[in-house]
Amino acid sequence: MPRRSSGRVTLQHIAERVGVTKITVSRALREPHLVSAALRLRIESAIDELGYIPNHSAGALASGRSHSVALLIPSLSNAVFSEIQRGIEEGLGQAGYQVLIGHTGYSILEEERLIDTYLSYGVEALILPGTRHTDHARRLLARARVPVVETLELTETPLDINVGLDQHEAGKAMTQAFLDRGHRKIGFLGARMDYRAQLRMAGWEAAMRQAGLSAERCLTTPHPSSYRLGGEMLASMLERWPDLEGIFCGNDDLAAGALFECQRRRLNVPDQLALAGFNGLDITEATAPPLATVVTPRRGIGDTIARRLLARLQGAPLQSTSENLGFRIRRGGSL
Amino acid sequence: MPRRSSGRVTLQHIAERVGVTKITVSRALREPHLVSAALRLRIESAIDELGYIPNHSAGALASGRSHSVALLIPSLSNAVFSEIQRGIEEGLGQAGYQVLIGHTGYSILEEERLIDTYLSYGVEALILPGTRHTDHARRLLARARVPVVETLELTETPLDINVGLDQHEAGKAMTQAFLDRGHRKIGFLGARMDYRAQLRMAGWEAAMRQAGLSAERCLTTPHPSSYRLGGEMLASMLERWPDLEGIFCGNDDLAAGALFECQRRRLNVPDQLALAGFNGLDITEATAPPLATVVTPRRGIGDTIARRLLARLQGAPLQSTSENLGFRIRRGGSL
DNA sequence: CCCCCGAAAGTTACCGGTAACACCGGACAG
DNA sequence: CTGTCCGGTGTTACCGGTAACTTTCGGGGG
Repeated sequence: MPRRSSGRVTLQHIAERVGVTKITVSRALREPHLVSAALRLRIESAIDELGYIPNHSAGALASGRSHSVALLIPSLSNAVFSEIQRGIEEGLGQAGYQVLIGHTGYSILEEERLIDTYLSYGVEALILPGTRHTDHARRLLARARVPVVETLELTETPLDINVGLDQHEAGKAMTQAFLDRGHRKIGFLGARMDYRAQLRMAGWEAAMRQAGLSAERCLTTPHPSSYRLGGEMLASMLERWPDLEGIFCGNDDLAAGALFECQRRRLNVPDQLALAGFNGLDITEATAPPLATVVTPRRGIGDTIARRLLARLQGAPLQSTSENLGFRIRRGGSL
Repeated sequence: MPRRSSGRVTLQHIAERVGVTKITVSRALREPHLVSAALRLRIESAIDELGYIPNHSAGALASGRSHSVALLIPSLSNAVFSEIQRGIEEGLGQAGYQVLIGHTGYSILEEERLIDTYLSYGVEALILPGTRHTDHARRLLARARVPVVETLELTETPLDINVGLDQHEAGKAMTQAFLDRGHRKIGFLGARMDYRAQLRMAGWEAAMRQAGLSAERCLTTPHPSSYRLGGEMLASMLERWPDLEGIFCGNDDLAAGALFECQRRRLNVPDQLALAGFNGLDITEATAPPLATVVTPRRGIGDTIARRLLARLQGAPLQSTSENLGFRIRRGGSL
């Protein structure tokens, strides 16, 4: 007599119905070639007559394998991550892994909490946004002996697999594009200011310094970026530095918002003010004029992560490496 | 001697270290008030010395409770869902539930697959986008005897909890707003054309018919919507129906894309062409002019789902009900 | 005709927790 | 002084699968 009459159909029920033991049913599901064809058919029909649904917890506990992987992303509302994710899910999904998604809200403390949660779910790998983690998170990861992917930015000291692009270099390159067009008074507008945003800004600053120009025209906020914020911050910047010739925005949302504000003010872009964003989201090609931006290889990042992670999961040895997938500057019409 | 030397720290290890049995350690974690304070402290320090991470599968298997809930959303890149999700995660997270996210890609077949997957994970509730499901999915849900939330649109025959808004009514109301402004040749532009998009379009059609006007100026595509697509489709529509006075777009992305195309063509919005979107995303307030839109109560939907689901999880009886959270028309400046 | 082999199915133990109940000793009421 | 209650801890069995090894049986080679 069961302690809790869960009502749920188990392997045992199927086994009784068919007249075999449960291990045979288990085999029929996982290694069909080890079960005779006739029996397999009877098992299959019993399974869908009774409506059997496997118990993932029991399987994971017994086998030590969860067939799942955790993917942490900073924010669900940021379109940047959804493309990376698509590549990861397709690649890992085909290999039989379930991808569990968590979002950190750009906080490494929350990341730490999620790492703990997902390790207790027994995930077989973790994919983390960024290369900065709390000490405790690093300890957890080290003890777990599980493949780890750090993505988006690059580091010289990866925990394991690192796939991304050089955000600092990208910031410099876009700034150089402004310089090449003859602009000199180039500002930087940033929101959220997570580590990657800081790297981009540092790239802008470095390029300006190298060109012997002032890097003072800079406005940032810790608030999450949005279209509206882009417009509001552009207004502040123009008030403070009316001589601005161009503004490099830390991401496409801000750039688009800034562009809309220029339209409201009847400020011609790029003649009176040049603008650029970062990431190469769909909107940059749709606005009038199209926005200059740094096109990041998001889909490629996702695919690469899936490929390299699968290799590790199938036994390739740990050998900390960084893979730089680069970026491309697109001039659009706003620069 | 363990079969697999997993190396992982278990309750047993903690128990040995402290000199008690594992059930006491388990209690110290789940029901601390049942364990004496002194012992509790020793257990806690052993836990973080040894770096114990609970095994969720084992706990779920033994207790029959997974403390997790599945949330299926159509698309991760659609900002509409991220706000709903935030409300759900906050509400359920506080109550100790982990929210597992899956995306269906707007396909009820994929939804069916995910329902199966998450039921095997033992989720204690499912939150589904929409009210249409495959027959097999309905059977799975019925057998699972788990609370189910259907959201976004409304139905007269909810499986269990239904929270959303009347998409058809909203489509009609926005069309009426066009009519109130004196427009007569009002077109509809739609993409993806999932069930909700169809309902909105049907609302437009109904309102036009009721006003004795033609509902022929309609262009739709099964492709996913995007800013670019909005622009391209606007171009097609203007070519086909040069007399258009206004266009109701099935969502904000399309409307924004259409607006950008108007800017490129130096078509004044709203004087030469009125535009409206659907959902009330951030971008509608940022463009020049701001876009008319149907503001949907996304955050409220998320909060309501969390509240009502918690009630059910804490024992409230099943009583199929629909909750209509309404909508609001915002005229913006494009209408 | 015997032996060995391999395919097909079964036995046993175990994964790492938790439920339910038993146990123990001291405080306190009668 | 004894019975009862209760806080604190232990015992036992079990959740629903899977690993590893064993058994059974039919057929082909020597």
